[in-house]
Amino acid sequence: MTVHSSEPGRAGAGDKRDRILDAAERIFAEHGFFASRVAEIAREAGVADGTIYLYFKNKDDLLISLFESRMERVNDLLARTLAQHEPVDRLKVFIHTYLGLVRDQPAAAEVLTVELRQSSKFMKQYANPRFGEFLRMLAGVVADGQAAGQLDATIPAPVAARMIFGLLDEMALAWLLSDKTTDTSPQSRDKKFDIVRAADWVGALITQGLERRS
Amino acid sequence: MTVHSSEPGRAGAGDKRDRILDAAERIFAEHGFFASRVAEIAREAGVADGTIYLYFKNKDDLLISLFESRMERVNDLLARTLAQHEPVDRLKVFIHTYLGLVRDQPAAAEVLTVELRQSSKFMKQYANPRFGEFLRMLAGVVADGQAAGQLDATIPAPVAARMIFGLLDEMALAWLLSDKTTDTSPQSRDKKFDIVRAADWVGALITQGLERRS
Amino acid sequence: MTVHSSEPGRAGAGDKRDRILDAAERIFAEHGFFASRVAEIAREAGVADGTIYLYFKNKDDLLISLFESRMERVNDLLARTLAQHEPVDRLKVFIHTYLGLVRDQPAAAEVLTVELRQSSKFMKQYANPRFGEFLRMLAGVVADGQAAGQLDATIPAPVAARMIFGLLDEMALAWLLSDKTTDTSPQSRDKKFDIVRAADWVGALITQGLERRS
Amino acid sequence: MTVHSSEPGRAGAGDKRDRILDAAERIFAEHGFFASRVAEIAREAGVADGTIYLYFKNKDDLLISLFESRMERVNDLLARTLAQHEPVDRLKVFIHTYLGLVRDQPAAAEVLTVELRQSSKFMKQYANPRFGEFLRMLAGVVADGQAAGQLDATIPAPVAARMIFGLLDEMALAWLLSDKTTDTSPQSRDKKFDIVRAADWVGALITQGLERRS
DNA sequence: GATGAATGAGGCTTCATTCAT
DNA sequence: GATGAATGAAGCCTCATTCAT
Repeated sequence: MTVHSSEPGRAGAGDKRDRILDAAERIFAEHGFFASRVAEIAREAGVADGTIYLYFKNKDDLLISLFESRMERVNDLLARTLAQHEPVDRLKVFIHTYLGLVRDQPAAAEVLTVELRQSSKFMKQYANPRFGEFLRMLAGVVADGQAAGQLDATIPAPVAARMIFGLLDEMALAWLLSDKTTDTSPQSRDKKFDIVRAADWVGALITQGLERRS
Repeated sequence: MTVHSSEPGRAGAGDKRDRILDAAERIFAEHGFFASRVAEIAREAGVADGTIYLYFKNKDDLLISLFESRMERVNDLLARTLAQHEPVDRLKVFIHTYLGLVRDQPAAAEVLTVELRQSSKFMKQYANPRFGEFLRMLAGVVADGQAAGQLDATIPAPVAARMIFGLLDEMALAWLLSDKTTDTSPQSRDKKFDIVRAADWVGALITQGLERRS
Repeated sequence: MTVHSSEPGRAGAGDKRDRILDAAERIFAEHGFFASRVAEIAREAGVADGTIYLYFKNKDDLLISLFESRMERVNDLLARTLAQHEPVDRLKVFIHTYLGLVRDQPAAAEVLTVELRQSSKFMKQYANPRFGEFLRMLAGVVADGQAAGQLDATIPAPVAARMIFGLLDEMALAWLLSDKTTDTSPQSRDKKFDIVRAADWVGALITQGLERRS
Repeated sequence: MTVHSSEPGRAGAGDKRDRILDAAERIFAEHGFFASRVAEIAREAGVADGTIYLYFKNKDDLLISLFESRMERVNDLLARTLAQHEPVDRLKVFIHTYLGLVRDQPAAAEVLTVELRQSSKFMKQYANPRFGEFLRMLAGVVADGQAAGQLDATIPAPVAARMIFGLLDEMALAWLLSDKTTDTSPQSRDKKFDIVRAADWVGALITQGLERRS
């Protein structure tokens, strides 16, 4: 806001790119990719329409870059958090961390959860390496548990990772859509269900299943 | 299928509406809703552009109607199939039936899986009652199992249903995207993984969890 | 309503043509020519869309035929009424008769007044002979008065006729637009001004002008 | 007129808006509002189709804006001209000025005269304040004459104003339609009648009426 | 004659992208 | 680098008209 765009220095440039990404995150989250207008993102970012094309090749590239940026954050946080816990706890930690991210950064979650899917259509060519990284990290946690004998090895770890992601993703989506308000203030946090409790349920289902243990 | 389109009578009307829905299913599955052109759907259906608007209010209505039609099919098949099995088997049957549908009707699955999500954006107002029905049916299966003492009751049945759907949905998506070809002939069935085996894994995860049982 | 369309006899045909014209009058008056839909006229007339094309070449022809029909009524009534009065009274009678028609048949007046003008655009080629007849009748009344020495002959009768028509037309338009309700029941006649009194004013202006006579 | 379009500065913006209005005036005058194509206006104005929507909300807004612009010109000229004449002459001056405008700016007159009427249909909601201003100015001239004892006060000034406008409008219309050529060069001015002489006739009718004065 | 489902040309409008300043 | 006015391709949808029944 108070930064003079005419100021010298390279902070301005990275600044502007980030501001555009932040704006895109909010706009995409609110309207979806296709219903979002480049002009609106520009306005939200406080830059001219054309400026966006100085930092991104086109609208698609803006979405892809946003994915990469946010997935990188997610992966970084997960990697750092997992490293601070014992292998035996890592599956639970993964789940809690992921759903905590959803709660704390709903706009980012909306983009990753909702748009990733629709975009998988027009982005089949785009490999989406960060998401692969995410899945490999999760599969790694499972595989480690299997190797340690803690987890059953019947289900291949990559398949289990995929299933767990589906589960997390659906809970995230249900939570995101359960509240119509875009208000993110604390008092409006009382959405229809508590995603933290949901994390425990997710953990319970994944580790023990639904079947009653004698 | 067995209706002769040259038959006299008003079967023609339903016929044409169905042809348009079938065409929309294929086109939406191939390109996604937004990238699909009404004109292309008309061409695929073998009708004039304007004809579509005799049966559907607009492009959005076409998508919504397609959802309702296909979800209705899914719900009908599930309801019929569940009725033919003992309560104790119904969760497994549900899973197998659903993933079997995905395998046999990939275009419908693509629309339901991929587009449902993106559209949840512009269809938040649209209640999507068939999907609610689907979730309630699944929750009913879980609740019955809990009531019978077969399943643990820690997780509320509706939440469990949601998680199971997420799991199924993700497996469906992974399977659908794992094969670039739209070819559905038998020899191209050898996609990257076998969705029937996946059904067993899904069932295993849901019932027993990942944790190793002594 | 109670006429069976399958009844033999030629009354049915003329009947249907008239019903279509009546419907067109109402719809054109309500929405204007361009904003009126052929399908709506058909519905209002209680016939199928295609039926209109059995009686009229196209939408334009429907408007032109409507003009001719209504102008013929107007001309007939004027001719009959004028014949019943002395030449010296005919100018006043003409004015009163015309504005009385406007009051009693507002839908017809709306079409003649409003649509005639806009249509003069796309109907320059269409000679509009009935309107010429109307003007000649009015010019005849003026010319007779001039010949009898009752009226001043400075202004050529055809020009005077045109001016008088403009005056009448504007009063008709002002009256028509002054009441938003389409209600034509007696008690709703109290529009913003009384067109009968206006007729007297019109007569006064035309015969004596605005200038104060000593 | 004298503005160089190649001049730098933001004169370009107003310039372009005016060019679009001028083009719309010509096209609407030639084909009428409904038969006019936005694309043709754009071509006539030498801009892209989309450019029109930078200055006007839609086609309707273009027509309304055109009205306001031209009526403003008319009102301005009338106000300025009336101010330069004695009250006793103002009615005649008004008439001459108005019909002179019609002769000098036939396209504008065509739009105001022909389209105003048809548009009264779809613009009943649009208050059309400039036209009200015009009528009030004319009514003021009449009222002043009445107050000065020059004009008879039997007819309320607003009604008289309306009648006078009807008269002027009809003369304008007759003159405009009397010449099929769109050519406005001096030598094609010899239309079927001379509108300046008509102005005298209009003045005569309005002030003295048709009745012969002894 | 009557029907009304079907047609398909064509218009208004949007919006990603460019480029002169 | 930054701007934002301008572009123009392209899509959704309407609706007058036709024609098989």
